[in-house]
Amino acid sequence: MTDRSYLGEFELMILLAVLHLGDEAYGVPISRELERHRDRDVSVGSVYAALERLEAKSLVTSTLGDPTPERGGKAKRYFRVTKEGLRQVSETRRILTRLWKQLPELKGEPS
Amino acid sequence: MTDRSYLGEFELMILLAVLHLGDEAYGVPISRELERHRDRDVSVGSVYAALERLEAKSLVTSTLGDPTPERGGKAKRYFRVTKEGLRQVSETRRILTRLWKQLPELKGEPS
DNA sequence: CATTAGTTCAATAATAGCGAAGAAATGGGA
DNA sequence: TCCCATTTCTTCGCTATTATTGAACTAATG
Repeated sequence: MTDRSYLGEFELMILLAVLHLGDEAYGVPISRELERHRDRDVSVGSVYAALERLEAKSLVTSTLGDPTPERGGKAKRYFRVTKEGLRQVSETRRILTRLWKQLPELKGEPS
Repeated sequence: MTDRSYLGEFELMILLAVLHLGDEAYGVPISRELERHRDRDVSVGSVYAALERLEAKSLVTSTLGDPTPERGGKAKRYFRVTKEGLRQVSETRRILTRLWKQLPELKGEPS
């Protein structure tokens, strides 16, 4: 029962980005989405590495799409979050929310 | 400016536990608190390792208390979250909350 | 000096991250 | 028409940082 392994911060954000992007969830936009939220550079390499870990843990699946008729329209690898992936996102959210709730001094913005 | 390094999941939870425990924040209870929230074993070794990383990053400070007059009443090492530590907790919270808000399908409990 | 509560150590696995190389597509000029 | 420069996207190799465990060590008391 090693499946209690918690989502890392980065993996969690990737799952959220994939969920958010829906049908357009492939490497580049996922990476862009992450950059938008954390404000720091996010190299695509690190995104793919995390996606591979997530796929190995069956938290996402990937399917190869068709090439599109445009410059550089190489076939994309699309990702989807699995049921189990969704479960872990929810669980992490539940736990963190619970922990945060206990902290009145964090309710407002810190000065 | 490497200070954008995000809190790992575990480090975040430790900071939250330290905040929560206040004056009683030392190794063993921190470890117990974590075990209560994640439901998995948390070895004290991993807690100390993370606390040391956090101290190296100036997100917590530690001070050695006095021995207490009881069996095994060895002096404890108490931890406190620094201002910067608090800031990072808040920021992580802000980012994750924002990401979660975008996901209506996670609002309710997943079936 | 056995026991208890607490901390440190050593070693390993897993996660995060980066930059460059590789692959597959199109568009344009000779 | 054929290359090939360019574009978009994925894979690879490598390093750094985090997470984790189990066992050893320290300092106190009964």
